Amino acid sequence: MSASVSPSHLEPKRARGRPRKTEDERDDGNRRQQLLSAAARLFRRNGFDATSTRDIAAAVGMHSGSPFYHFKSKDALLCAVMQEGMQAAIARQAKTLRGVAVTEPLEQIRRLVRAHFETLLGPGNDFVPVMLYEHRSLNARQRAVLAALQADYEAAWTPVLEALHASGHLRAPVKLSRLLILGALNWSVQWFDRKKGASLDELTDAVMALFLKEC
Amino acid sequence: MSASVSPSHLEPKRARGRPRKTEDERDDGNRRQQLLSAAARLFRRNGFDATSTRDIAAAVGMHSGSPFYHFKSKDALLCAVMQEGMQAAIARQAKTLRGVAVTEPLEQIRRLVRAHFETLLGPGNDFVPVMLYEHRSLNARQRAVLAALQADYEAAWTPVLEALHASGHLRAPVKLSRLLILGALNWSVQWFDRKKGASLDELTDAVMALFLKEC
DNA sequence: CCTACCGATCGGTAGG
DNA sequence: CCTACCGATCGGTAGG
Repeated sequence: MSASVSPSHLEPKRARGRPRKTEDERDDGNRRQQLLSAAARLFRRNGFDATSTRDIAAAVGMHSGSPFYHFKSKDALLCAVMQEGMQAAIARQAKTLRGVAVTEPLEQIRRLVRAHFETLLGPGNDFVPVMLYEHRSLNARQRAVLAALQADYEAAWTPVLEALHASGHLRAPVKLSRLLILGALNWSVQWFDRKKGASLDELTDAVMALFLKEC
Repeated sequence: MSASVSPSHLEPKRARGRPRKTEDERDDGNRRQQLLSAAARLFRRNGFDATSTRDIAAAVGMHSGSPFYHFKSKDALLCAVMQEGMQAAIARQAKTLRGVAVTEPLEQIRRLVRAHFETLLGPGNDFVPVMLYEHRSLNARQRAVLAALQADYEAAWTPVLEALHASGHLRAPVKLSRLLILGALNWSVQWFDRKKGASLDELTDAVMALFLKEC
């Protein structure tokens, strides 16, 4: 692996990016991770079809063919982005529920909602939004993989909603409630602006006030 | 305009489509309308980027260059699809509210929700879903046009939600409530299956039960 | 991970 | 609205 001179047209991009190879960092899975992050950001901003593998390569200072050394196809890269997003979301969800008693479904739902907003709207969290809005670009096999992860994620909501339904805090059918509530949250990707408007906490409060009955 | 023989590879498509030119129908704005409908259906099913102008042409029995006789660019066709969708949605909304007293905000919101579902999920109503999910593919000028129509559409919800807030049926802030409720409805495009599950009326009931407090 | 390249597709156009 | 076509871009690959 020689210290090849990088092409001049990539310099400016590199300049405001991270340094490369200057410190003797091992680029083991590092370059792969950089590709994933750049792809997530570009897929979210411009869409999967409107993002070329060349764009992604340039964003991490690679040449056009090099992403295919790490991923066997553009599809596979998209799928990897989504998987990483869902795994992080599932981990965040499990963590936020840890130590909350089943007897406190109101606290559970609040934490689920807050964690979901963090997953969708937190800084640098582009992976799950890509999953939500580029689902169509996967093939059947990839969809099955993601559907399983999504089912895992949503499964955590059902017992909480059932408890809320039993206690009278929720009147609508549980299954439709889950679909409608998650829809309301997912749609926030379209309108939420981190730089103005409500904070994620205020958003969470609004969701609680909107969906749950006092009793 | 001679009776040109149609290329053989298009015959099967034509055979199970509508007849053409057999009856002496004037093709005035008719062909244009066919292009709009076909484009809406294909954009919704496969996405804007994944649909070629050749696909759209073939769907109405035209040749590859012919859509550009009716629309000056693929963008313009997309924009026209969205405009048609929003105009129909605004008209449906105005019609469903006609004759309902302002003193009955519960009946108003029920009708708004039901009409919105019809616009999103009714058979053949592909225009607004395209508007919701292909917004990114418009240029700035086109976005402004659509944003104005969308503002018109959403404006009808605000006084109703304010009345519901005043009467205690709605606890969350009106602006966030509107965003969250419309999000919940818009997301139904992702999961609703006309052939199974709830009907639009049952969906509407669930929305009412989920978002509104009795008092 | 770079170099050099290929085959395919696509939006769009001139000219009728 | 068809015919014939162009320039550009894109995913992907061989070979190092």
